[in-house]
Amino acid sequence: MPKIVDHNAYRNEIIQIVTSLFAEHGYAALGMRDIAKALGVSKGTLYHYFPNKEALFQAVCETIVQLDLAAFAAYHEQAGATTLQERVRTVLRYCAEQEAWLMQQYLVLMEYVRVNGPNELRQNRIIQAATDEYVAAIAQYLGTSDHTAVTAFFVFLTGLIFQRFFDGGATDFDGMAEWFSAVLSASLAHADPAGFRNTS
Amino acid sequence: MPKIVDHNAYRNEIIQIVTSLFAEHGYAALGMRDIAKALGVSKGTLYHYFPNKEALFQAVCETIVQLDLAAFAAYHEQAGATTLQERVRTVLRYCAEQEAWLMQQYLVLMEYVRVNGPNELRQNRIIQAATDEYVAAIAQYLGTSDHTAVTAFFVFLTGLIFQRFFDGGATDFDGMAEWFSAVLSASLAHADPAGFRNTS
Amino acid sequence: MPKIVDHNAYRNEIIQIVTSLFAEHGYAALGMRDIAKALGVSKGTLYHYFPNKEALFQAVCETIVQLDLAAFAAYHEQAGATTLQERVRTVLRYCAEQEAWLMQQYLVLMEYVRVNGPNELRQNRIIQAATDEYVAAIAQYLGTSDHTAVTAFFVFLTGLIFQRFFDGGATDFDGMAEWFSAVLSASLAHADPAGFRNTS
Amino acid sequence: MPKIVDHNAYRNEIIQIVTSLFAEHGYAALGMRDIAKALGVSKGTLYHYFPNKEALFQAVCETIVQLDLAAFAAYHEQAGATTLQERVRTVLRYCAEQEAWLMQQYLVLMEYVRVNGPNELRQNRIIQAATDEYVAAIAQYLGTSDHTAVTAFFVFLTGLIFQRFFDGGATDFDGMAEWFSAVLSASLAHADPAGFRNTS
DNA sequence: TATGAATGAGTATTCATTCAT
DNA sequence: CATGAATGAATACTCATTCAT
Repeated sequence: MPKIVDHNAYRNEIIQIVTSLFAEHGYAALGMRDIAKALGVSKGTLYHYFPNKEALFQAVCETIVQLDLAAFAAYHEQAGATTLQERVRTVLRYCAEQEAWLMQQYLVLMEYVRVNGPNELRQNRIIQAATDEYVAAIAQYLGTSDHTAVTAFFVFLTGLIFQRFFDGGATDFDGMAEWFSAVLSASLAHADPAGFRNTS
Repeated sequence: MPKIVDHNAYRNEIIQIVTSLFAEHGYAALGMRDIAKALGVSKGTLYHYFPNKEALFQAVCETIVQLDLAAFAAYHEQAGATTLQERVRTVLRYCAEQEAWLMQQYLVLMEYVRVNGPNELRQNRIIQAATDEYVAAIAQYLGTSDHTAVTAFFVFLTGLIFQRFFDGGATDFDGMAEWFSAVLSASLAHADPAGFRNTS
Repeated sequence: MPKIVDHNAYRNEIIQIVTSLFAEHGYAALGMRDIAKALGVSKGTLYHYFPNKEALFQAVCETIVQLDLAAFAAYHEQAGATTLQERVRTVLRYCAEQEAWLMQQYLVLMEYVRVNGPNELRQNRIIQAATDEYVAAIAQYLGTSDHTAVTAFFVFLTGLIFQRFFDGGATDFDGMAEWFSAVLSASLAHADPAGFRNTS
Repeated sequence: MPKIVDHNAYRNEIIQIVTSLFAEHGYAALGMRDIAKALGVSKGTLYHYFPNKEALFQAVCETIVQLDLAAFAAYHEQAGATTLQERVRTVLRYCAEQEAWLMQQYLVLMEYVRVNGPNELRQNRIIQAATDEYVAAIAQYLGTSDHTAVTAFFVFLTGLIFQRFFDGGATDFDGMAEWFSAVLSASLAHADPAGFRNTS
């Protein structure tokens, strides 16, 4: 019998902690040495659970997606919106509240891409799968099957977060949200005239 | 061996060349040694014109914006679109064609952020000013004063480029463009019923 | 999970398996982790049977000699050559066929030297004894008591294998064998005019 | 003007010193850190002159060959042997005297091979070229064009050095030399009946 | 007896920057 | 002004070994 340690449980514990470390320091600036120190273990131990930095990062990425989806589910459950308009606004409000955290994730992701080369990312299905999951979650919540519109919604949200990051928050989130909410609702109503079917 | 004795002129020449180098290789992957070699100069000489890598990088960032605005102006001048719909499509087509290059710039920008820390970015007006200039250029070209709609357009373009970067091009640019083009035109027509005034 | 409870028996089983592993990968490139994995055992278990990597390696070295002598005996028994010339050729053919394997052993041996330092080798009778056994085996097979000639034969074989290792096989084995076979036969015939006595 | 340092001269100086370091400690046990320390410079400086450990080692290898050839030339010049027999003996005596040094070289070489994998060696022409040079030098000195015999001579010398290394010097060098000298002379005389032409 | 978690010193290599010439 | 030699701290990763369970 080995030392009594649930390998998988500890792995997850590491991921939990390291997630915030990456968010705070980014990919390149956070060395394996630093990570180990923050975890209170040796480098060797860290490598015992993850074969290399990249694997650790990817595990973190996968976790983040699940965390985000769960957080969104919890949020909209509590919000209890019923009409399409309200639900669109709920999504927007969620993003507004999570903005800083979402941006952090984007930042780390971008850095990872630059460090490891974009090509490896392209072959990496994780991020594409994550995007699909996000879009699907929104589509289900909005109760529409208009994939283009929902993707456009997601794209707009992404763009808005970046925009506000770049201009230091000068762009008014609510104004943009209002505008997009209106055109999106109009578009969905037009494409889906039978009305809004709650499928959640 | 710089042919140009004028300090400032040579500085600019360096910036011109290094801009494309950073765009291609990113910040971290491009060493001062590589830059010097590409310039046909010794590292020491490079340090005579820029005190450190960061200063060089910032000079490059400032240059990029001007290059882009000029490129867009040249593009739409040649396109010669007259109706609002056409001009919206011209902008979209421009982005589609420039997509890779635009993404490269975004990547460089993101690295700039990681290098300097997000805080300094907030205080740094360069990027905010750049965004304003981009939005203004589009507004002028479209001949509308609906700032919100134009900003939304810009935001959507930004988001679309990132989206396609992350999913490896899986999202269909033309489909998204079509969709957004429609809602934007409708929105602008509604907000600006008097029609479209070419103010360029 | 060793099936065999007898400590010594299991030790030998390990040696058997690990011998081929060292031959294939060499000393430095083969980690205790790899060995344990190949044995289907944990590292801890491995350390129960051998106090350290070096002890395991030495045990392997001792085994190799016995394997070789047995292999040669089996080979020449099957070959059934009767004249001196034929037997010289049989030895040469054996070496040609076993070349890769013999070279692997030499490599392992060399690493043994590096590991223990050449000085310890000098004091270590194992290898010297092994050489004696090899020479004696050949002498007996050739049926001659000309120790010098047989040692020279052995020396030549050793040199030839190394030579071909270093030059990537450029040196022609058969050509060399032919040449040496001729001079050796001549030498033996001259030194031992009474002829060739099969003493095996 | 850079710091006044003759790059090539210093490179050679490094090679000189490092040659003996490799001979003493072997390839793997001698770290770049140790080398730098022995040279009295920083690791960075070392990498300024050699891109990696392997390049440094190869440079050392190439140098060794030249040193050896020169040493042999100096030796036989001084020896002034004129007959074939005498020259064969001169070569043998040279090897006897250089034995320890030659063995050291072989040891380092073998280790390098194990560390970097034999495949890379195979593709590496340096060692094969070195062997050719050695054989050619001997052939020229002996004044014979019998490539097989000279190669056999070389092979025998290699084997003898290894043999004596393995058995701790138990094998009598002079006895072996005598024996081989006789058969070689006989072989050469037979193959080259016109006699021995001094071509040195 | 058997396990595998933990260690930490060790490896080659990189790179922005300084400075003597 | 220009050079490139020199630096040294930093990086990801390896591995024989120990030991609590």
